[in-house]
Parts: sequence; C-alpha cells; structure tokens
Amino acid sequence: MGIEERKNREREERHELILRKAKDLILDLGVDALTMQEIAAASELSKATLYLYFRNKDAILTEILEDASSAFTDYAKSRIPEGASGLMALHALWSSYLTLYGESQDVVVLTGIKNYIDPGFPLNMDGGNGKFGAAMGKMMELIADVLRLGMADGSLARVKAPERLAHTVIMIATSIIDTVTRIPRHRRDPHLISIEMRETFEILLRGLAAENADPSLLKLMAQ
Amino acid sequence: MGIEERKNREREERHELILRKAKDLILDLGVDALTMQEIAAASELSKATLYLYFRNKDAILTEILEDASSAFTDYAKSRIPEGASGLMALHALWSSYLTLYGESQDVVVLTGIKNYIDPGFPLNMDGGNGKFGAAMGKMMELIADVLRLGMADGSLARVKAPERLAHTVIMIATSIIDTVTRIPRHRRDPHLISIEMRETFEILLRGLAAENADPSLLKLMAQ
Amino acid sequence: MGIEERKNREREERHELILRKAKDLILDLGVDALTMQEIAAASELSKATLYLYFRNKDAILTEILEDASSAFTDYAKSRIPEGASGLMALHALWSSYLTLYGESQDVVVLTGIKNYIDPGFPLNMDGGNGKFGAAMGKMMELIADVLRLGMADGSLARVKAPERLAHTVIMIATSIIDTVTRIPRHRRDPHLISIEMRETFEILLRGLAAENADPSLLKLMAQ
Amino acid sequence: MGIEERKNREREERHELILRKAKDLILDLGVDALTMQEIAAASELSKATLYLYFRNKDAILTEILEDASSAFTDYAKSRIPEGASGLMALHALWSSYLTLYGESQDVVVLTGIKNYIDPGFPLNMDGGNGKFGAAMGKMMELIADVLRLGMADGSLARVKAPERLAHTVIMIATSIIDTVTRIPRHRRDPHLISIEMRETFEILLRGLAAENADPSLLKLMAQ
DNA sequence: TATGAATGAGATTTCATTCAT
DNA sequence: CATGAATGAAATCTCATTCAT
Repeated sequence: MGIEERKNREREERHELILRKAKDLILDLGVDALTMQEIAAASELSKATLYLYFRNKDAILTEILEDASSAFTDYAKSRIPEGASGLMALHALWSSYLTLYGESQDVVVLTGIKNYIDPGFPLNMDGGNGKFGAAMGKMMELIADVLRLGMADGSLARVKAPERLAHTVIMIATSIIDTVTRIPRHRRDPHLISIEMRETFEILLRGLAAENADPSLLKLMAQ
Repeated sequence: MGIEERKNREREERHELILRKAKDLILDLGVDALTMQEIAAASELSKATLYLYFRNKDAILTEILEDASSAFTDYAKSRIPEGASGLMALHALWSSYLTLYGESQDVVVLTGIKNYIDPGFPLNMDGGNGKFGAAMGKMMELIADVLRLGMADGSLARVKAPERLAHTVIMIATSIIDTVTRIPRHRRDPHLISIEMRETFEILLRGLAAENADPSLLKLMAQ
Repeated sequence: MGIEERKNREREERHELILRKAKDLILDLGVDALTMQEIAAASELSKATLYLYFRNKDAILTEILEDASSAFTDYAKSRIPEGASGLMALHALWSSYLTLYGESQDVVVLTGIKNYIDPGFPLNMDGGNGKFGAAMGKMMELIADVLRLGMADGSLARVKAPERLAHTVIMIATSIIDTVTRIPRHRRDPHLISIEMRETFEILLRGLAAENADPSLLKLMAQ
Repeated sequence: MGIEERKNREREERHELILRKAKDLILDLGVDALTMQEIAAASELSKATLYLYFRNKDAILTEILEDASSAFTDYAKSRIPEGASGLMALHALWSSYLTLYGESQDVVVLTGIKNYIDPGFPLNMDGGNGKFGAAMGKMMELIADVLRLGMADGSLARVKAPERLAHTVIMIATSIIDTVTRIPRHRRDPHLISIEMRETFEILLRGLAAENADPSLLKLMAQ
C-alpha cells in the first residue's frame, strides 16, 4: 500500500503543480492570455498530460476558482467574531478580502475567472449550476447568511431578499477584480487597485447599513 | 444633387444596418460570440463589405459603445434638473439608466463591450487612451462632474477625488451590465436584471449620500 | 470636332494622371505596396474608373514600364555618337543610364517593375511576348545592336550570340534596380545605389570589352 | 532510448519533408505561388501541423534559404584549392555554382527566396539584419574574402571596398536565379538558364580580373 | 464617362482537444 | 502514466475586379 500511497501523493502533487502554474500565468499575463500550451510549458508537462488531470481547460479554471473562493470563504468565516451583528460581519468580510489581497494577490484570481468561466454568472437563468462547484456556492451562502443576519438584527437596512441581494453584492464587490484579472501584471497598479477595492467595499457598507450604524464599521483600513 | 444625397443616405443606412445587426447579435448571443462572419451573414453582406464601412472589428465595437454611451449621457444630462444638488443629479442619472434600460435594452450593450474592447478599463496604467472615443470620455466626465457637485454642496459625503472615484462608480454601476452583455438572450431574465440594477444603484446612492439626505432620493422607481 | 478633340485630350490627361500617380506610388512605397486602391486615391478617381483607362493592374504597370524603357532607349540612342564602336556605344549606354538615374530616379521604375510584371523575363520560354510591348523590345534590340556592332568591329570580345547575350546583359544591368524597386523611398540610399550601379556597369564593360580596349572606355563617371 | 532516437528522427524527417515539399513547390510554381495551404497539401499535413515545425511561413523560407546558401558555401569552399589566388578562388566559386545547379536545382531556390524574404536585400539601409541567418552571412563573407584575397595578390583588379563590392557581385551573380525562381517549372528552359549563368559568371570573371590574367581562368566549363 | 458598392477567393495564424504509442 | 504529433474549425483581414446606376 505504500506504493499506492506514493502514487496518490504524486498524482496529487502534479495536480497541484498544474493549478499553481496556471494561477501564476493568470496573475502574470491575464486570463485572456492563458492557453493550454502555456500551462503545459510552465508545468514542464505535455499538453496531453494536462488532460489526464483535468477534463478540459474549464475544469482547471473552475478548480482555481473553487480554491480561491474557498480560501476566501474560510478565511472570512474565521474572522467574523462570535456573536457579531450583520454589519460587523460584513465589515469583517470586506476587511478579510482586502487583507487577503494585500497578502497575496491570489484572490484576484477569484472573480475575473468567474466571469471568464461563466460569463453570465450569477445572472444565468439556469443558475450556472453545472459550472461552479461547492466552494463558490459556499461563498454566496456566506454572503447571504450575513445579509440574513443583518436583516434579523436590524444592522443592515432594507435587506429583503438576501439570496438575490447576495448576487448583487457579489457582482459589485468583484467588479474591480473582474477587470483586474484581465490585465497582465506589468500593467497593473496594485496601489490603485487597493484603493478602489476599499472604496467599493465602503460604498457597499454604507449602502447596506442601517441609519444608526456605528461609523467605525463603515470604514475600512487602508492596506 | 438628389442623387448624391441618396447615395449618402444609403451609405449611412448600410452603416447603421451593420451596427444594428452587430448590436442584435451581441444582444442575442453575447459579445463573445460576435464574429465578422456572423455580422456579415446577419447583414446579408460579404465579410469584405464590412471592411468598407469599418476599418476593423474593433471599430464596429467602438462605435456601438460610443453610440450607447453617448445616448445615455445625453439622455441623462437632459434629465438632471437645473440647479440640482449632487445627490439629485446622481439620482437622476441612475433613474435615466433604468428608464433607458426599460425602453430598450440597447444600453446593455454599453459596458460589456467596454470590457471586451479594453479588458483593463479603467484600470490600465496607460489609461487605455486611444481605444475609446469621445462619448465614453464624456460619460466619465459627467459622473465626475456630478461627484464634484455633490462634494461642493455637501450632498455627497466623503467624495474626495472625484475623477478617480468616477472610475469606481462606473465599475460598480456597470458590473451587472458587463455580465449581461456576455449572456445570450435566451438565458437572460430581464426582470431580474432590472431589479438588480435598481438595487445596485440604490446601494450607490446610499453609499455616497451624506447622512442627512432626503430619503426619497435614495430610492429608485421599479421600472 | 473641337468637342471631340477636347474629349480626347481629357481622356489622355486622365490616362497620364493615373500613370504618374502610380509611378509616384511605386517610387515612394515600392512596387509590392502598390494597390489599385492607392492609385485611385492618389488620382482622386474611383477604382472602377481606373478600369476605364486600363484593362487591369498589369496594364498600368506594363505601360509604366514601356514609358520608362522607351525614355531610356531614346535617351541612350541620342547619346551614342555617330560612327561609334560597339564598346563606345556600350559605354554611352551605361553612361546614359547613370545620368538618367542621377537626374531623376524614374528609370528606377524601369526594371523592378519588369520583374514584377513578368517575373520570368527574359527567361520565359514563350518569350513573355504577350506581356511586354514595343518599347521593351526596342530596348533589347538596342542592346543587341550594340553587341552586334561590337562583335563586328572587334571592340567587344567573345560576343557570339548577341540576341541571347542581350538577355544576360539586361539581367545583370538591372539586377540592382530590380531590388531597388521593391524598397520604399525612405529606406533607399541613393548614393549607395548609384555606386553599385556604376560598379555593375564597369564590370559589364570590362567583362565584354576586347583585350586591347581603350581604358578610358572601361570607366564611368561618378554621378 | 532507441525510442527517443526514433522520435527525434521522425521529427527531423517531417521537418525535412516540409522543407522539401516547399522547395518543390517553389521550383514547380515559383515563390510567388507558395502558400501554407499548398505546402500543407503537398506534405499531406494540416496547416496547423506546419506550425508545429516552423514558427511561421517566413521561418520556412528562411530555413530553405539558409540550407541552400550553406550548401553552396560549403561546397564552394571545399573546391577552392589550397593557396589559390583570388582569381582562382573566384573561378572555383562560379564553377561550383554551375556544378551545383547542374546536379540539382536547389541553388535556384536561393535567391528568389532571398528577394522574397527581404525584397530590398542587400540595399536596405537597416542592413536587413535579423531576417537572414548565419549561412547567408557566411556566403557574403566568403565572397568578400575572395575579393580581399584577389586585391592582395593582385589577381583581381580594381577591387577597393571588398565588403561593398561583395553586394554587387552577389546581386549580379544571382540576377538570373532571381528571375528563374519566379518561373514555374514548365516554363523554364534549363539549358538556356545554364548558358546564361555561365555567361554571367564569365563576365564577372573578366570584369574583375587583372589585365594579365591567365585566360583559362576567365572561362568556365559548360555543364 | 464615372463611380459607389459589393464580393469571391484567399492568406496567415491560433487553440483546445484527441489519439496512437 | 506520459507524450509527441496531429488537426478541425475558426478568426481577422486584403485585394483585384465587376456591375448597376
């Protein structure tokens, strides 16, 4: 069984290698420039081999997206304090996003890819369910939960249909990143991006918060 | 004399025909599926003929974008009341956008195309100048003007760098449309889109308005 | 009849206009870049109109070539002294070519075009007769005459088949120009061209002259 | 191990196949008629496959040119006797060219291609560098060397600037071939071509040789 | 006579994906 | 398991030439 274990481990390692290289390429060159050829070259594998690990190009992208959204969701969850109000939770959410962006730009991958994989998400009538996996769903769920919470405790005003509103929120929150994912690294201005992200999230906070909200929860730290 | 006029008119008609067909195709199938071949077929012209009317594919897209953004800008300007406050102006702006969307979905074309033409806009370090024409610039200018106005009269809180903020605002405002332009018609749900647009704009209004704002200016009519 | 005369004159003028503009374009941009579109634009005529004056693109080029070779032939003939030996005549011939080149680069057009019109000339088995007109023939004839003369008076050694040798001579003499006609003006170095032309002609003179030739007839003036 | 070898060999074979077919097409139809489509058909491969072996069309042409000029240079070098005078070397050079042409028409490919790849060579002001590879340079170098040698030992008269003169010489020497490469095979007369080549080279020899040259070095064998 | 308009035919190149070994 | 090789299907754009008015 030691052999089988090793095989599994190696298989897993290749799998990760491919994903990592693909991510790097996206971050370096932009999604639009990502080709199977490039991924293969970067991984020092043949194109055909890629298909042993992933059904097709989409599967690679989908998994990258899953990883990223999963990482974000987990991180964000861990930073939402026990017993937090909806607004506090939302604040923690955006804070996490900014921090994550500050630490590594991997989150960047998150949504531009989302749009690339399923250009209509989340507006498709079929829900785009076939395309995205669990993690993306969990992320939407988290946001919906936060909105629901805020609706219940009154800290987020005018939230009526949390599930649907979660769509809107996610689209707004990711609008910058959608754009960023298409720019090659050398043409990106990380500082500007950071500022615009923060601005976007503050608009979201103020746009969703109840009137009497604690002002400190409407501002985010510059990274 | 009459003859030349007719020629000009016919030429203009063909020009419009191509643009219209291209728009239809975008609306029907999504920008990603737009090809010169398809435009030619839809226009019942040869591919070569398209090049008599447009320098290249980009020119077609750019003109569609210009038309749409120009239409929006003009319409919005005409609906901003004389002597309006910044917030009132912003309210009128989003109102116009919704109305326009309600009347015809052509505005939809607006931004998905924008992203398609220049995937990094407006975050490019080179400013992406040269790709977009006057109308797109006028639209950004209008938004910046409104923000400046609100900053001056105090109706829009926390606006500090109107030109830059205009970027953020435009990205947020168009995030839905960006998405929509990539969905084929049969998978779009116009009602849902309408709701999400309204929601987005209300978030923007609340997110930018000063604290003591007139509540009626923070809501938008359902179309 | 005054009317008819005027018509004829106007027709002639248009004809010349087109040729002149085409020539200019060739000289400016190189033959390879010559398109009917460009000729039409430069002539301020429509493409279709060009076809009223010339059967096709080839006809334009052929006529330009004819004009140029005719101009050269006439000029050269006028400069061959009465009673000249073959070598003297050949010397006068190349002298004329250089002078002509010095005065205006129009002769340049001469041969590159030749190769462009009929890439195989003068090696085609059908003699390329269908393509070239009288003037080109006259030019070959002139060279053959000179060679014959030199063969008769002994001033040109080893000339045995003047008609055939005329081919070789013309190919050698025009090898530079063939090349030049494909270079746009801004990338041409007229001085270098001039030097290489002279060198080529001196090689031809020495290569064909009898042993005891007057040395002064083996050199050409720098322009 | 044997397997890898075989793969390499097969790859090499395909590579050669494509080159050979392309050469054949050039020889059969003329460079001007050479298209990727035709090469693909002749090789019984798809167009896309061609791009696995060559970066682009130019790369195919360039390699054909390199092969041909390299073959010529090597062959010529091997035929220049130890301790030969400049004139003897030049004689050997042209002899080689003729022999090579007699054996296979590969040399034919040489210059038409050269002119096709870089229409202005060698008269470009930028030197046309980057387009041609090493072999072409070696060929020019060889000629320049021979000229230098003849200048030193006095066997070639009036050679002053060997590098530049090498240009002229190469243009003259290849003028026939330039022409030939553009004629489809069925319209070529190999015998006539052979004669004219010889004539050209003899003119070059006599045109460059010093006065007292050994007459036998001024003549070339008919092939 | 003049022309605006149209086009057929083609050229080069790219990319995700499959398959025999 | 790995891969080299191959390809179908597109996509964008160019140009000489024709024709109805």
